[in-house]
Amino acid sequence: MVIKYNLKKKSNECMARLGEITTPHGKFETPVFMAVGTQGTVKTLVKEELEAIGSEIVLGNTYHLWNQPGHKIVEAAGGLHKFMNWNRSILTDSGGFQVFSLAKLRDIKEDGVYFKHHKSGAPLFLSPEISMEIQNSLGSDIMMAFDECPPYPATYEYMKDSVERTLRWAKRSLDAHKNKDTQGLFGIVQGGEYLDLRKHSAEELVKMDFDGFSIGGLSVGEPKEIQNKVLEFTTPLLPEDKPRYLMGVGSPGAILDAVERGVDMFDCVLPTRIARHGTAMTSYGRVLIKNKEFAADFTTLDPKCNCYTCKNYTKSYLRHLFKANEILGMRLLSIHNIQFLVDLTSNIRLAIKEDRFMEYKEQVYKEYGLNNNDKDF
RNA sequence: GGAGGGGUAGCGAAGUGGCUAAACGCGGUGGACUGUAAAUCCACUCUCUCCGAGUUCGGCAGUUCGAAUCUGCCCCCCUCCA
Repeated sequence: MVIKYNLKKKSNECMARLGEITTPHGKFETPVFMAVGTQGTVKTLVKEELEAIGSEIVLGNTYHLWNQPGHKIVEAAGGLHKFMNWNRSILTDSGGFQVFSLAKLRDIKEDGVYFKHHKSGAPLFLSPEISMEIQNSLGSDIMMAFDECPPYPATYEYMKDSVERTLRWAKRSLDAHKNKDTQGLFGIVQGGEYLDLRKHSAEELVKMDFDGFSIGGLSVGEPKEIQNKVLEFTTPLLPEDKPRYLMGVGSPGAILDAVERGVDMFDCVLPTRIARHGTAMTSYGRVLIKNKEFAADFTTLDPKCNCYTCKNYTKSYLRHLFKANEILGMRLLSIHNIQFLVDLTSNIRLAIKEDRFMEYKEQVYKEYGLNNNDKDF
């Protein structure tokens, strides 16, 4: 296995686990948060900033890099690591999420997915084989099997067909993967809210030779109760000696709930997107920095944070940058928000190590104000 | 002094008899965002006791069933000619 998972400790309070993943580009502890760099860039940040934050692994995206600049260009550049000047680990999503996010622009068939390009309208065809070819060219450390991320809600009948097809695509992905010595491949459990379908999906995937398993099709609009129910049902079906990755999840509450249920890896556009839109995640909840109340607030964004932004700038200045539409505001909040989640997972790991994860979770829930509403879950 | 153009909500700017509390943009205020079609999107932005009602389109006086829109006078701004 190219991707090694070392289970260092199992919580004695819950299903949480402390582990360590080794990829061809490095080693990091789990639970881990991975920032998303869809187009070969974690938007607005340079690698030194990501390194300073402590990001050990970032995402890239098959669909988008395939379209622009083209995977052959990236391959000619020496692979995605060299192309984007990132020497640490990279995980690439397969394009499966675009089956969801670009739903109006595609048609799912057995052989693959027919897209209309989101800008030009040009016809595009993505299949397990093509996704693997692209990801092999990109050279990511962890590749994802090509799947369908189905919507919520979806009927049982729809979900059953989708799960079966995604399982066939998983097999095809595995068969098409050419760089098994240098790149790992994760399978993706689907099934929506239907536990028997989740069980079937997980059991069939586990029979295949994947480096790790992810849980997909969550955070697509379902209530937190369903997300948690699916997670606590699914993780026990996955092998203990391989990493478990909950795709697309990155709000503090959801991360804590998922760690409690045995998840090791997370990725999410939330911290970087809301940063660009003027919202910060802080130890005391979400802060909408554009709000008038911060106009003359010369205190730091989060007194508990040691990120570059919090060490150097005030809320008043950050608000000014956003009101003046200055790009630095987006950068500073992106740095802060990624730091917040990287620190959150770091604190989670320490808490697991010290057998006080549940206590830590309750503390964050309380301070973040998560008990009052579902929004930040 | 003469000729012409213009004064519309915080700003810019449509509208030139009823469907107009008045398009649109900016600004302002609040909100959303979860494997990135996102520096995006949504709501509100004359006043009120906000269901509904009341005052508006430089000012005043008219015409009209009805005026931001037509008429008269006045005030102010811009361009050109003296």
